[in-house]
Amino acid sequence: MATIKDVAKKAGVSYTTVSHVINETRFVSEDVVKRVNKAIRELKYRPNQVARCLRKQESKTIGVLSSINVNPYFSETLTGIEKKAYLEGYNIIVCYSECNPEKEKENIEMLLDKGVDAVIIHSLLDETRVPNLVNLEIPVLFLQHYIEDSGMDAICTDDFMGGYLAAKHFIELGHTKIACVSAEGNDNFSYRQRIKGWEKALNENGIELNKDYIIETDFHTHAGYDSFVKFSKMKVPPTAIFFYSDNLAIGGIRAAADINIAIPDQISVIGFDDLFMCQYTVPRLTTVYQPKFSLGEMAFARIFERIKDRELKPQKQLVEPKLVIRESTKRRA
Amino acid sequence: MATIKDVAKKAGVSYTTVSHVINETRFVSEDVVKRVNKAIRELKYRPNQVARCLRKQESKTIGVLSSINVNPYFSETLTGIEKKAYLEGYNIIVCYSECNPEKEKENIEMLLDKGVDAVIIHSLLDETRVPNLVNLEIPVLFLQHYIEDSGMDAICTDDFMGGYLAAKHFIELGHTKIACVSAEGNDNFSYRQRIKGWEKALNENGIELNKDYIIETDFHTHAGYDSFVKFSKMKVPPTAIFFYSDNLAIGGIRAAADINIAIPDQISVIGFDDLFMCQYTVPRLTTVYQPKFSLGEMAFARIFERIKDRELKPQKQLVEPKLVIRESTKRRA
DNA sequence: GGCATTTAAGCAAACGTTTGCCTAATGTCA
DNA sequence: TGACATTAGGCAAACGTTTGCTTAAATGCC
Repeated sequence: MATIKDVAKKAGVSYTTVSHVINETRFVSEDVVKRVNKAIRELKYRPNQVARCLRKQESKTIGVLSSINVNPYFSETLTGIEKKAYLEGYNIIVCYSECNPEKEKENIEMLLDKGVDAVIIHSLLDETRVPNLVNLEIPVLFLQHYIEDSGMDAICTDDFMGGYLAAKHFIELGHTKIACVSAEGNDNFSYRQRIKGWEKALNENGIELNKDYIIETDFHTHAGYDSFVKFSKMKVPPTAIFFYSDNLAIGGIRAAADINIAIPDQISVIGFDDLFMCQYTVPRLTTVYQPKFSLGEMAFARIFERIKDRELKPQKQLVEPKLVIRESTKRRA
Repeated sequence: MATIKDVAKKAGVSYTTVSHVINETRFVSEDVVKRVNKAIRELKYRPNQVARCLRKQESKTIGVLSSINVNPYFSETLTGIEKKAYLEGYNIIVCYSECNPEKEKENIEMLLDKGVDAVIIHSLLDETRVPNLVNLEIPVLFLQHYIEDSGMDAICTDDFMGGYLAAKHFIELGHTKIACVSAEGNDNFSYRQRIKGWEKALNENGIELNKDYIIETDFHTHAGYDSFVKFSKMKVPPTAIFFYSDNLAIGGIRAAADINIAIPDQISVIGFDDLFMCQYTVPRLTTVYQPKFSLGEMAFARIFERIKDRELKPQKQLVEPKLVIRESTKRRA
């Protein structure tokens, strides 16, 4: 691999000059520019980014910490980040916390060691670490997780609104026995916000919150399956179920087929995320859309802004979800 | 951020010694080791990997070039790579070619500039570049793509065998009108191998290859949908369809529901990949399993071996696919 | 006790850039 | 013509490590 010195020698100038030609950081006479560029071409020289990083203390690399990748929700967001990053000449190092706080912590340290210019965190397990993260010397952006007054820079879907829209839709279709598949966790988690929005819509419409109509579970598709079965076996089953993610709802749809319950004729179902698959399930899934790809793009755009202008104050950006009505919801019989 | 010099000063030794303590590269007296470690702890010192990379010419980072991420097939493989890499203290920079040869090329150059120790290519669009890639100064591993006698180091599922197994299954169930959703491309592409295997099974069993029973399409789910519709509208529709990927088969299943064709009663369907979703479609999809996660793990393991031992000769590793029988295939009526 | 050997650790160059400071040559103006 | 300003580009330090070479002190041996 040719270095800047090889280029300098070949062009008969100092390597300072070569550097300035490459970076256009000061005037160099036309003649010299030509000779340098010729040498660069002939030697197929490309600047060593590692050396540049060491000197300039910027790596044109950002770290992305995701919890997992197998849920298309995460991978689509990641794709948005990568795309935008590429356009600005940045690369991304991705780490998966695998829902393990230990690995999450370890990963962040590895990223810092590698000299990333910023970190996007799409997985937050150990909230006690937020103050450390917020005070890192590099910009940190949180995706889909926000803690009030924490100084976090965050981009979130308005999950509360999303849950609200879902419940509202059920209500407008005449449902009153409305169940919900939820999960444990504190209210900062995005899925908790969805549930809170759901509760609000019920309250607003004078529908009592029946504790039996709430199941707390995890995020696995199979949990959605089991929850659906449980609900439908109740003495007075709900006529509508809100799953906090499509992934769970897909499990529910499969369960319905297995136990011969017709969706939406007997039970209406709504998911959340609008995964690509929702258009292909049988029946097609009514769900709350969130712009996963754009969310990724926005995340990079924001972090890029903060890299350029280190004085920017942290802020929370909310993006609007949208109800997408398909075939899994229906007016109550 | 503390540097090695800060540690040295605090511990009252030269920074050479600190380096040796950290890397255990030569004997240091017990007493000094203790002092150094104490200083490291107190300053929360972590070695700067960028500087280390510049000096040692190794970055503990590998590049992964994938075509896209949204198909769970890619993301699962990527997860396997990441997991194994993490365990060895490596990070991965991921790039998506987005099926664009220009971006593919550009990405590889960015990766080299960043000083990655190796590259895993899970996306090969421009085969003319293989000689360049094979001769890079760093190890390059190809995933799911192999060209005979090209000197490629590769790990591939035995796609030919997979296609063969799929067709064999249909034949054993008494089907003779066996169709196939394929795609254009040269025979080095993995999906082409699947089709070749499928053809072989038909040939071996004296089943004529009906050109009308082959549709060449792309990889989008919707193409699977359309293909299914086309097949079922034929004068003599096939009784069995092999889709070269689950993604397509899922489209087919949705089409069947829309046009009221019963799978498997009227038409049996097989996919390829064994995506997680196959367990949740209605009906559950019979498919050819390939170990996506392990494939990723194997890929890192192999590339790691080659990083350690640069004399290793390129080789092709084949992993066995497996037929997974679920609900979408049935004995011919 | 004197010399050779071993031991423990320091010095400084190198990795490939960027950039503050300096300088030689040229131009400008009275 | 002399003083000064401007122009074009070179020198060398710095970024934070690793590592070959060196050295002072301690030890071993006869």
